[in-house]
Amino acid sequence: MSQSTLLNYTHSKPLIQTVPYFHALDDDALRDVAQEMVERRYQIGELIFMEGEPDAGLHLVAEGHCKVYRLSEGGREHVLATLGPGDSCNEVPVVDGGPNPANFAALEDSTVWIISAEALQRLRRKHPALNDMIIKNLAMRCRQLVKRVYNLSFLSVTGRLAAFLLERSDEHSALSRRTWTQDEIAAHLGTVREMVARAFKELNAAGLIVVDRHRIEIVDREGLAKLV
Amino acid sequence: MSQSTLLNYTHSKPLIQTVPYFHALDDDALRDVAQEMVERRYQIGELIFMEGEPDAGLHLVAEGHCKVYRLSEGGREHVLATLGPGDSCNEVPVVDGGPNPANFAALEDSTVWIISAEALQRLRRKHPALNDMIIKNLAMRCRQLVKRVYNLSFLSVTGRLAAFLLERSDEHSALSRRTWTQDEIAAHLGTVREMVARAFKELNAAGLIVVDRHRIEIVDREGLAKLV
DNA sequence: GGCCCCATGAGACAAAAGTCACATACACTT
DNA sequence: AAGTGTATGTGACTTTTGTCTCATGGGGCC
Repeated sequence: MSQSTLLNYTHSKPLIQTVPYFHALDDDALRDVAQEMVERRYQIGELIFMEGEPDAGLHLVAEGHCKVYRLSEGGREHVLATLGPGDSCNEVPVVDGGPNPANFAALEDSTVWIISAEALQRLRRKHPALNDMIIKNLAMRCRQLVKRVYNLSFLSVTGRLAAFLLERSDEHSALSRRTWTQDEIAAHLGTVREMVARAFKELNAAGLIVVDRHRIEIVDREGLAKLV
Repeated sequence: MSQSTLLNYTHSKPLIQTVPYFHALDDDALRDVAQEMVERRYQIGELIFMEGEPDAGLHLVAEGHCKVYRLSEGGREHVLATLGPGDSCNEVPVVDGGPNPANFAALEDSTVWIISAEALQRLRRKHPALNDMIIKNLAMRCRQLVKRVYNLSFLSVTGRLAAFLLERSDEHSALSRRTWTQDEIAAHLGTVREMVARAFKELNAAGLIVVDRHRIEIVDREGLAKLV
C-alpha cells in the first residue's frame, strides 16, 4: 500500500493551479482545496480503488497515467477512460453516495490527489464555484459515455478503431502518448487483440493508415471519418 | 409544431411539487422555477428535439412517456432511456453549452416542461439547491450509461434481456407500464427484433420466465440474475 | 552475438449476432 | 364474421466476432 501525505499549501499550489479542473477557482478556494487533498503514489499496475466498494473519494491524477475500467465475468477488460495529469475521476460516488462505478489502476508510476466526499461537500458549500466544475465534469463524462454506447451498438470493430485513431491523433499525424499495445486498444474498444490486429490490417489495406514499424500514420482522415 | 404556454404559479405548483426532481426545493424556489417553465404538448410519435442541434433546454416529462434515443447510419435505433412523469433529460447541453447528445420523441401524447439554459443559469445562481439536483441527476445518468456500456460490451443479447426484465419488474411479478413490443425492447438492448424473440424463447426454455399471452412472468429471479 | 520475452501476424474454427423470408397469431375495424 | 394491419415465431443463411494455436520478429539483456 502507498503511504499518504498531507499536502501543505506551498507544496500543492503550484501544481494545483495547472489543473484545468481548478481553473475557475480563486486563490482562496484553491488554498482550501489544497488543504483537503491527500497525495498518494501508486506503482505501475497497482490497483487504486475497486468498483462496488464504498466511495473512494474524488481522484485527480497529478503525474503518470491511470485507467478507469470494468471487468467481465470472464476476466475481459473494458477501459472506460485513460487519465493523465489534470484528469479527474470518481465524482459520481462522491456526489451520490453510492459505490465506485468502476475500477481505477495505475498504468505507470503515478501520483494522485484524493479529496474525500465529506471534504468536497464542505468545500462545495464554501466555494460554490466547485459545483460548476463538478457539473461540467459530469456532463463531459456523460457525453463520452453516450458516444461509447453509440460506438458499441452501431459500429464494427474496424469502425471503433477508426474512431479511436481519429480521437487521439493531432492533425494528420501519429498517435500521441506512449505507444499503445493492441491489447490495450482492444480493451478500449471492447473487443480482443486479434480483432484489433485484423482491423489494423483492414484499414491499412484500404489505404487509410500506414503502419511503419509500430508507428501508425493516418493517411486519409476523411476516409477514417466515413467509417464512424 | 406544438404551441407553448407560459405556466403561472397556481397552475404548475401542484404538479411541480410532485416531481422528485424538485423535492429539495423550498416554495420560493419552486415558484421561481415554475415561472421559467414553458409547457409544451406533443403527439404520439412526435419528435421533441434532435441530436446535434443547439441546446434545446432542460426537459421534464409531466405526462405521458418519451424516449431518448440515437440512430445509426443504417437507421437502427438505440433507446438510451424511456422517461415518464417526473423524469428529466437534456441537462448535459444545458450545463455545457454543447449540442443535444441524443434525440427525444414522444411515445404517447405527452406534456413536457422546458426550462431554457439561460433561465436555469439564473435559477441556479438564485437557488443553489438546484445545483445539487443537477449534479444528482447527471450522476445517475452516468451510472446508467456505465451499466449500459458494461452490458453492451460483456453480455449476450440473452443476458441483456435478462437484465432488462429484472430492471423493470417489481418483486416476482410481470412487466410494469404498457406492454413492450419486441421491436421496442430490441431498441433498448441495442439489437434487432429477431434476436429478442430468440432470447425470450431461450429464457422460457430455461424455465426462468413464463410467457402467457403477451404477459411475461418472471419465475426465477436468481436464475435471471445469474445471466447478467 | 545469442537468448528470451513480449508483441504481433495469421489461419482454422466456433459461436454469436444480424439478415431475409415467410408463416402465424392477434387485435381492432367494418 | 370477415378482413386488415401489426406483432410475433421461426428457419436458413451470412457476417461478424471471439477462441485457440502457433509462427514471426524486434528489443533489450546477458
